[in-house]
Formats: sequence, structure tokens, C-alpha cells
Amino acid sequence: MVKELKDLKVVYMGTPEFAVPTLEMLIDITNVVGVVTQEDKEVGRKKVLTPSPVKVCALDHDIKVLTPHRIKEDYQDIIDLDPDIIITCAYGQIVPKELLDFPYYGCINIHGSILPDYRGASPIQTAIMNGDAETGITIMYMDEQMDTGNIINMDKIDIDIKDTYGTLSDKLSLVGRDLLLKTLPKIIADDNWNIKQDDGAATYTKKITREQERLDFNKTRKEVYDYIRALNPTPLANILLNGEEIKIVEAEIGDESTGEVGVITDVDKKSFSIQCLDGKINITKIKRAGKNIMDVASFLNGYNKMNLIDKKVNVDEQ
RNA sequence: CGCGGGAUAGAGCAGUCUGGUAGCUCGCCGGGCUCAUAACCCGGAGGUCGUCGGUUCAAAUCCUUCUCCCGCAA
Repeated sequence: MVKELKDLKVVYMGTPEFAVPTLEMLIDITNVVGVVTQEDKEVGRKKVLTPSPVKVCALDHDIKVLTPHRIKEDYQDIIDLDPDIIITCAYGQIVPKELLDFPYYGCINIHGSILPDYRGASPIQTAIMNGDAETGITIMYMDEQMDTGNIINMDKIDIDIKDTYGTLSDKLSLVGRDLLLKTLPKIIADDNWNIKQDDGAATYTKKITREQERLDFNKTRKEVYDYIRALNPTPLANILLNGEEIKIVEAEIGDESTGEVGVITDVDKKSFSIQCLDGKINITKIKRAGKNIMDVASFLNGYNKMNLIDKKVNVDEQ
């Protein structure tokens, strides 16, 4: 049952911006018969019903969009599309066995890590948080568990010291697209790696919780720095300063030093420094509640410096 | 009507309670000092105080309409 790619009936399942480049590529070279994404959700204070980026892209290309509330039960419409292959990329729900078994070429997933490392919800953030030098994209067959299926293909990229979750996600998004473009013919030809993962070597990631957004200065400068960029541009790491929660947008690794951890040691024109385990982290861009993102130079123009120097951060009731 | 903060010069803020010619820090322009500077000194430009209406002799300030921005929650 070998087909031309342009005849391949694809159902694509994905939700965020990360999944959009791959969808566009598929629309270009295959026959995308349907897109499955998460329901429109109320966003912001006004509760404006907002469609997912993938849905917007699909509608732009006049492709049928399905948004099952619970795909575990509500999958018949997808089977009715009679896909030859289902491709998922950051969809957001577990795909039921009935769907996994249906397409002739199976169900494949694009995952933002080098499996079996970082299975789960936040592989990109975790790679940065851990200070890794490289990460990548894995394309694999899906099975009933999370990110455990056989590996089809893989590509690696370096993580730049300045990469944030945002920039790295953008890069990986394109890597995933390009890798799938190369790999798709091999899937059709049934000539790919198809190798089993080493489950014993697997590591797992979870969604980042609200509590995890508070910076812990009882770590090295590098660890704090990695943490800040792993949470940028969303949800952003934060500190408690004089009773006010301030989000940390950007920072630089400062000089080696010793002193009480969590204390603001220096304030200059463009940054203020907080003592970490082995030195200082220089905060250069922040966001206050109710305000837009501003660089610290601006922040310092309006903030009383006496309320910064020698103050300890992350302590209640100042 | 989920809770809350905000809108004042290019930026960040104060002033609003207690109405009386709009201020601070920075940036910008010009000049000076210096081997030199993001340092220092002198001078200058730049604001319909988010919008509509009201009260008042007088409104950034008090009352009212609307718009926009943001934090939390979802």
C-alpha cells in the first residue's frame, strides 16, 4: 500500500504554536484530511474564547477541525476520516488505543527531547533547567503510554547559553518539521529505525507548578540562571521583594562571591545582584504586577534604591 | 458582572486622601571639565495629567461615562 505523499491521508493532532510549522509542512506535501486540537478556551480576564494556534492555521487552509472534549470517548469522527496515518505534536490528551490501532501507517508523535530522556509534559524547559548542552527532537511510534513507543528517527541541536524556553521551542519546532519531512518517506516505506527505547534509562518531566516559579537562591549562579531562562517567556520565575512579587525576565551570571544567600548585594545602573550559593546573579529585566516588562535600568529610576541594597529576597512580611 | 493593580514628558515613578501655575530619577539636545568616560558641572527642549461629561472662582486631584494595559484565578 505504498502511496505518493500527496495522496497520504493525514490526521494531524496538535495544539500550541510549537505544532504549527509541522502542520504547514504537512498541508504542503500531503493530504491533510483533518486536524484535531483542543477546544477553544477562555483566556484572560475577559474570558475571550480563543482558538488554539493549530486550529487557526487549519481554518486558514480550510481544513476540517475536530475538538473532542474527551478524545478517549469521542474518537469516532476521527476514524470516519479514514486516515492512513495520524501524526501528533503537543496535542494535550492521551490518544486511545482504538485510534492508535486504526491507521495503516500507525500513529506517530513528535517529541521535544532525545528520548528516552525527558518523557512527559515539559521536556524543553527541563533540558534548559538542567543546563544541558544539547537536546533534540524524537519522532516515534505511539503506544498506550506516554512517550514510550519505538523510535523512528531523531535529530539533535545545541542549546545556546542564551536560549530560553521560547527561543529553543521555536528552534525545535522547525527541527521537528524538517525531521518529519525527511522521515515521512521512510515511514511509508517501512524503512526506519523502529528501535525500542531503553526504559531503564528513561527520565520524566512534569508540568511546572506555581510554587516552582519562585526562585531558589540556595543554588549556584548557573543553576539560577538556567532556571530563569527555562521559565521565559512563560510563566516566568519570580522573587518576593519587600512583600511584592516580581517576575524575573532576564538575568546574567555575575561574579564569584560569598555571602548570605538571597541578599541583594549590589545595585548599579542597569541591574541589581542577588547572592547565590557560589556568586551573584545579575537581574537585568523584570516585570512587576500590573506593569509591562521593563529593564532594570528603568525599574531603578522609579524605585527607591534604599529598599533594594542589602535587602533579603523571598522573605515574607518585610 | 470572579478578585485586584494601573494609565502624569521618550522610559520608570511621585503628586490625588487634604483642589490653588506639574515634579523626581534617567534618557535626549547644547555647552563646559577631562588623556578619557557610561563620571562630574552648567544650560535647554519635551506633558491636551487615557477618554466623555459634571461640581467649582479654580480639577492630575472630587463625582460620572467609556477605552486600553497588567497581576491573580480559571
